[in-house]
Amino acid sequence: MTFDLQYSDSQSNARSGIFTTAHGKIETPIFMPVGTEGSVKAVHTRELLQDIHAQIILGNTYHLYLRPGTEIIRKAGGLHKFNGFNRPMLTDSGGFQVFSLTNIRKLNEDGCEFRSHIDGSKHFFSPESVIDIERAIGADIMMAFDECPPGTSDYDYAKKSLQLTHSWLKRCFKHFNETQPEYGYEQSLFPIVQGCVYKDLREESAKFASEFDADGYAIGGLAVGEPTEEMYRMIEVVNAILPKEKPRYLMGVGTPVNILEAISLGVDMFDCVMPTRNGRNAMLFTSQGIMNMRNRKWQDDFSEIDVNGTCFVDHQYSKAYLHHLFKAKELLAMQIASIHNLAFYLELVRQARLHIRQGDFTFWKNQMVSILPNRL
RNA sequence: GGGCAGUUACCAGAGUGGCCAAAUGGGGCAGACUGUAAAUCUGCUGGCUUUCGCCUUCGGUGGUUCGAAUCCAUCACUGCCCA
Repeated sequence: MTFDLQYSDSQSNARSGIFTTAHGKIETPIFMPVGTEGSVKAVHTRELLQDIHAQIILGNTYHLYLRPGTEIIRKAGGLHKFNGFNRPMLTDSGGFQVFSLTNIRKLNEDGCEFRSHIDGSKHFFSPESVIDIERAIGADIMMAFDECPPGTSDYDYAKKSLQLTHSWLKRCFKHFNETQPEYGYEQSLFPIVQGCVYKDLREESAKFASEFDADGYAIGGLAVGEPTEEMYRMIEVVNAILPKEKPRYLMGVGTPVNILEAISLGVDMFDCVMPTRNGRNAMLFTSQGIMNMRNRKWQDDFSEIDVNGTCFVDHQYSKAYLHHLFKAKELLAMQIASIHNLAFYLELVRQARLHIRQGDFTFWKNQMVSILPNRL
């Protein structure tokens, strides 16, 4: 896989390029909708492609391993064939679940023993087994198995955790290099930089990750409880070290403002559950601010959902109608909100690419950040 | 005409002498959500007040009692059964 870096902003570290995978090209900066269980919740593939203009989506190793299980995905011929999304895909390793399912797992040097959140059964993930599963899923981009410590971790824990992540990273690459893709097309493995909010740990981790000749590098362990300013500081620290000519993926981030600021700091790829989860919970991201569609004030507002929206749902439906659908718990509400939010995110990064190419990214970004409410 | 059961906050529905402004659901109002254990979770939901507290409320009226949603009488209404 190749990354063709085409434009750089003169007033910031923002850049724009094209990442080429076996399933097609990805224009960066890009936002990747999250499809944990092999499905972007409430959204059809056709909508992903035609309405949202998704270029790549995520799947999750932990979730797909538990259900439907590796063998079913193998029988299907990989996740692309299974879910019908014939575009680039990326699988998270399950490292985040090691963090979010903290009460049902045990960590040791070898790997992570955990209980299924579905039926309580015991399982074990090692760097090697995770690579095997990601091979079976067949994502274009595989993520290394890491530990994602909470943003509030103290230095000692962060340091210890980082050693574990680095040791696992080495084993991930070793096993990756010793195994072949199962479906005949090339897969990439991205290392994940950790180190919490500690500059020296982040630097150490970025250097360690850079030692591996990877197609791209990820920054993990951010937006997990630490102050936003700390997050930006860590991105800056890490990006100063990561290879310039490879894409950088900021995992799990974030709000529209987070994304714009991180692009400005040189990040190329993003994923976040916010547009879909918050959408399902009635929150819309729009150029006019955030709207909680359950709020009474929308009940008789018959204007279109987002007058500046780029997606057909924005003009097809009124705010009052969407309000009604949410109050009535109609499934269509979640579909409309998810499609809208994802389209908003994808349009945001499309604009970012455009302005990077035009050379006025920083001006545009600052303007957007001042328009968007702080919470965005 | 007779018998029985019932009437509680926006709705349903607990509560049958003080710990009751009154359980629990639902509804309503708001908030949260950052590599998805999330179509989830949290708070509020009689009035006034920052808190303490005060006031009004369990079908109506009148009683009993230190004290009543709770006991008694009576009226009204609802449901079921017998004629």
